[in-house]
Amino acid sequence: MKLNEIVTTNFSNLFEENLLQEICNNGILKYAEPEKIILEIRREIKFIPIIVSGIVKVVRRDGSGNGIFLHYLSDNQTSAISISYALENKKSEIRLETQSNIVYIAIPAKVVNSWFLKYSSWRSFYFKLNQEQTSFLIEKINDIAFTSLENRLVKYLEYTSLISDNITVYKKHFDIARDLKVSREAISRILKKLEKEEVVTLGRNKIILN
Amino acid sequence: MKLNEIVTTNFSNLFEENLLQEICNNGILKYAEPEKIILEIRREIKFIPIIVSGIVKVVRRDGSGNGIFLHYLSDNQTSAISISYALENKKSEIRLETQSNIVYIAIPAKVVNSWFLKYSSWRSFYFKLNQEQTSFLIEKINDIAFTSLENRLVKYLEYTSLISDNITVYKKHFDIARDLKVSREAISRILKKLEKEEVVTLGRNKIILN
DNA sequence: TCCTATTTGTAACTTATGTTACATAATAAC
DNA sequence: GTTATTATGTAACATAAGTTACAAATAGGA
Repeated sequence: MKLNEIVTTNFSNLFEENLLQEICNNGILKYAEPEKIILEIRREIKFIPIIVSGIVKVVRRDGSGNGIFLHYLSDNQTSAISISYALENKKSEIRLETQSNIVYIAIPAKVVNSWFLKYSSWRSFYFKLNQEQTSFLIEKINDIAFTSLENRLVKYLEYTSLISDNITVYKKHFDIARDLKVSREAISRILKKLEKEEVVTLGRNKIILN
Repeated sequence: MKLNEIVTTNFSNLFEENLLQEICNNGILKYAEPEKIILEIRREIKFIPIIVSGIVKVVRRDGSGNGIFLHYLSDNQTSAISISYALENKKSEIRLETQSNIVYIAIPAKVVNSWFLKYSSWRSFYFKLNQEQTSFLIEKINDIAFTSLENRLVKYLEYTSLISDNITVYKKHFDIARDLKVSREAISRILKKLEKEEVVTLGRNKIILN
């Protein structure tokens, strides 16, 4: 599919006519396989990716390779956090990492910045995502500070299942442990407990939610 | 001091003329003592407070009285998080709690929302605060997930000292424990260790940074 | 089919922090 | 000045998660 077809199909009821035109004129249609990094931490934010299809993971990663999963982006979304940083010419403090095969439109950050003045549909789009993603960050703080690892794990599995529209979560214990920033053994321990309680069914590289 | 004097003195080099006028016309000058709540969680955000002087704590608080400190607001700032929520008609997920005597201007949320269209100085002001405060949230997640309680405590003391412009932090162990969402004993233990290492000097209701 | 690498299971032990339970010290109230 | 209240110090023990160290199970490649 061509960029202008995609823009028409996906974004007509989201953006005003002139903005659709600008997306076509300035956007580059891109594809990525799973586990590719499309925006890296500590890098200048040169373009803003608008997701057409697929799932992107938003991750906080520190200097020593530690990372923690923040939230997902999916169809017709973008990272409001990245835009907030781009507007202020700040380097990224998050990583955007593909979770599935994805299609996205890359738009130069400067162009995106100019849209705030010109398009009310863009402002609405951004403000909605910004509020949702701020809410995710606050909820994440809440979860890490207040809730048990077991609860966090269940929530993570349910969220991942929901976003990928599949009751089977195709992940290995190690990857989950990294996303939640705990040890692999802790995840295996709790999953085994959840299996005994018949909350999940375990397989190699997969967890089925009952 | 009258509202229009304060607006002129504090905000002339921040906002354009017409916006200053709107602040005078729509704002209500308010005062609050320490430990007053000026915006509560799960409440509709009817007004946005712009801080004239003093320190406000931004806190995440869950249903069962648990709370965790997010960041401070001080002179000429407001909560970008609250504005983001107000724009979307969402109830507050944070509490704004005065830390000192404060003076602030309360502006109806509807009026603030209308400023995004009209005033570029307002958009700049908001986007800057939004990026900073998003950064605080991400940093908070980082700290809780990756760093030791000792580091978090030292950082908290340094940040509080900086914001209040005083090397003595007037807080009791219990309050610090609540802000960091840990037990009072853990704070006492670590403070004692820091005192032995001559990082701090301890007193009743106060901690002096060496 | 066998071999190898990857993933998962588990146990023993360590560590950080929470919990309970007081003692002591500092301040405020009378 | 005495008493009550609040804040801090500390110890003993509980618990959750980390760490180390393998064993067992599964999948993939030769």
